[in-house]
Amino acid sequence: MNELILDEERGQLIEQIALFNEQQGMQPSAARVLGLFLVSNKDILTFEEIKTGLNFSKSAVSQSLSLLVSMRQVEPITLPGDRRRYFRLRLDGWRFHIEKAVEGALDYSVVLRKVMQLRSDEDSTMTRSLTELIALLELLHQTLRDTVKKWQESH
Amino acid sequence: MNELILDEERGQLIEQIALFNEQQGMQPSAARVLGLFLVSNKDILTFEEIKTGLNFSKSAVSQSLSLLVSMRQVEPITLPGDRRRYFRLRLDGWRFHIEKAVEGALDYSVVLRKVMQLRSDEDSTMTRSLTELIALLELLHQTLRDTVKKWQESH
DNA sequence: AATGAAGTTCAAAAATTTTTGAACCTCCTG
DNA sequence: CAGGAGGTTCAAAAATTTTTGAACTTCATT
Repeated sequence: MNELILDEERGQLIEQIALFNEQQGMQPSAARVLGLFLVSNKDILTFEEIKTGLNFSKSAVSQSLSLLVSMRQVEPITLPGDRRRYFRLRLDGWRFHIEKAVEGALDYSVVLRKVMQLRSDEDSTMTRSLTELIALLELLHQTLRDTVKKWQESH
Repeated sequence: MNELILDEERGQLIEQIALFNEQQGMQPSAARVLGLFLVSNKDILTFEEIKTGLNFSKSAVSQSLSLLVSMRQVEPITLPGDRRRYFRLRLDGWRFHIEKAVEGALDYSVVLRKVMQLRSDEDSTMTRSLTELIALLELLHQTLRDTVKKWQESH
């Protein structure tokens, strides 16, 4: 079992990755676990390696992993004859994640449609801007859907 | 000066709009101010109307408005001979907002490239998945750029 | 130049989110 | 079946974020 390498450079990169994912709403410790998976020299990590590598408490590791697994960002692996749980990053989970974000744009356009109905009596600049914004959101949504779909087919 | 209407329906819609924007990282009270602008029957609101309408403290209104103005989501208007400040929603600010989000995708791909370099020695499944993910992020980024640009030209 | 309207600022309070630690569970092994 | 490895759970502590309130600013009016 070779050692987990975590030099200065990797440490900083984990922070950059974490920052990014935190801004997307991920919890700080889960974001760092994700970073560790990305920068580490190993594809598969144990609970213990994550705990030690990031200097987290047992429960922080446990909760972060649960979250990441539920988000389909990490996949748990059990080997027969070994009670420990191993974990692997699922980079394909991103597809799912991106799709959810894409749907989000549509959800907001639905809310904005409700706003439009409420203001339907007026013929203000605002009503016109709203119509445009909804159209843009729907266009972006459709474009992204198409792009992801096409990409998926070609892979 | 006609009254600000805020019935049950509008109240709920504000919450939906706020929820959405909070998930995008906006502060709760600023998200509600944004909602009020959207659902209210008036295009231009005063400080006082926002304070009363949402039942916020002076400072909450002041800080929310500062934030929204700095985000280009709201535009302050000063009328000569009137010390009060009026505010109007800037729906065009969305374009800017969307563009920033689009750039975000690219930023992450840059971080992932660094990860690639660190792992460049290996020829694991992960390295291959990473290459693919980076390509997807860049494709999405480019697609969004093009879509927004085209849309802007046609409006 | 004193008073008041219309805010702004910022330190402290309140609310929320995150992390920890202790207790608990559940297999495996001697 | 006692003991330990390998976790999970959850209430409380810690950290962070958000909101408030009191003090302050600035302009306009009397």
